[in-house]
Amino acid sequence: MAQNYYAHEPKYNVAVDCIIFGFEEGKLQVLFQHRNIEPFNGELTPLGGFVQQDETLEDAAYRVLTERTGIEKLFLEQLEAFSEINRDPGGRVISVAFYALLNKADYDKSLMDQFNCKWLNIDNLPTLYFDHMKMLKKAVVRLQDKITYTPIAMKLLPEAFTLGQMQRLYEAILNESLDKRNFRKKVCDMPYFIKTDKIDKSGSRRGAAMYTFDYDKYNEQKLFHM
Amino acid sequence: MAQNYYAHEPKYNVAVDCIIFGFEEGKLQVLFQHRNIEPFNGELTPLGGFVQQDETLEDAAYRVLTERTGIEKLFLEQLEAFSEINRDPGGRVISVAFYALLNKADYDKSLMDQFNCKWLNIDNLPTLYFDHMKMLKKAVVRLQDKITYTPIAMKLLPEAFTLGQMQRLYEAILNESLDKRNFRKKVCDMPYFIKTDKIDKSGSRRGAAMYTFDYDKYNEQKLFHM
DNA sequence: TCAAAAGTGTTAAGTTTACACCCATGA
DNA sequence: TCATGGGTGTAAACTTAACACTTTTGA
Repeated sequence: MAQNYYAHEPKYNVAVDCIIFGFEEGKLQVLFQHRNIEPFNGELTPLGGFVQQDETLEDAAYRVLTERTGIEKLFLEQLEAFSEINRDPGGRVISVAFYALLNKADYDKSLMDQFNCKWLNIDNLPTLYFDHMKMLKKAVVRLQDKITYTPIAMKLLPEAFTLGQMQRLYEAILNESLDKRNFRKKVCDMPYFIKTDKIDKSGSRRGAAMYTFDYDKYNEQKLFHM
Repeated sequence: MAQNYYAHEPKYNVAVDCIIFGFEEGKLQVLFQHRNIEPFNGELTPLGGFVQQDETLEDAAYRVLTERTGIEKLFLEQLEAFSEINRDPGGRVISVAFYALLNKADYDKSLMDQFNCKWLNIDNLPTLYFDHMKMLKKAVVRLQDKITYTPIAMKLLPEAFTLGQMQRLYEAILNESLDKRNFRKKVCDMPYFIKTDKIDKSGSRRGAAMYTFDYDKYNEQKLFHM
């Protein structure tokens, strides 16, 4: 930077906090880690960290996520900046919240211990500190909204999935039960869901057809509605 | 603050930029000011400023708006944080974009000259600097979305308005024409729009009935759909 | 008297919802 | 053979979209 015209203006620590969603055994889950700095050392928090000089906010969020999950390809989106003056008793920090979706099959479990991370079901959360509960609620609402008009929920599933898995995922996120026939009709009416000849026998004796989502075709038209 | 645990982490200038919408003569407008600092001194930018020590982001946005428009009651909502490393050639600044809606009838025109401010029609904008065009586009999309399921557009109108004015406002924001009978049916079917006995003769010889929006009733149920 | 905006209903098309039984299989 | 999840169609209710003429009045 040749010069800085704003040297007299105040400066702040800036952090990112990432609400990371996963899905397993019919439950929507969120990834937490035990904090390793004061204050609240040892308590559970969403994955976060301070933004470094050479990083955008998105870079920082992506770095935090990949270094602690091993996943390089995931959905990551900004939620909102949180700036209450005393939101962090450890010092003034402006934190930008993100949410991310990842397929737990890709998740590197060995990093979990190394970074003291832990998946928790969304319906059974502990006390959260700072404004982390606000961030989490905002993330859930955004996710509930967004899965109805974009296919981001598929990021929480393996590449091939059954319609039953997909319906249980939507039910877990929306926190309501859906009609099986109407659900399948809507899905199959969209040209992006491709039935493969693979059969998943893990969930039932009969076995269920596995589908994939055709992102190329989706990107041409982007007509999605659930 | 008793102590600061994060003293070794990097710090940044943090700013707010406000995309302020107004509506007049059937046109959606945005408020700009001539920048009074380097770089780009004199060029048009959205209203913005640096976040001060005793302020949240929302406080800063609200301060910038009220000091330069004279309006104290307006709709203000966070859009997104922008953090590209070289987004501002004057120094590294992380900027949080907001958008706001105001009724131009309440706007203090004398402040306009004092702060070098200027309303421009959305369909006739000049070159914008930094990432201000991105912010503006984001604001427009958010506004287009949000007026279909909340009554925020009414913040752009005087307290009493005609259905014609309201339709022209929706058309200006959505950038498409709407069917008059369907529009009026939807509006009048909602119990929040109250027909007054005032007649606005300014827009036609015949005169049009003026309506108000009942926010109390809306806050009880919040069922709004356009 | 006419130009200009206000005001007003109906019908067809499309979408959403509700609902119940048979199928295939492994244990 | 039976328990379990997979798979399938239709009709009613509701919502959305398309469409044209009469009214009022000031200039």
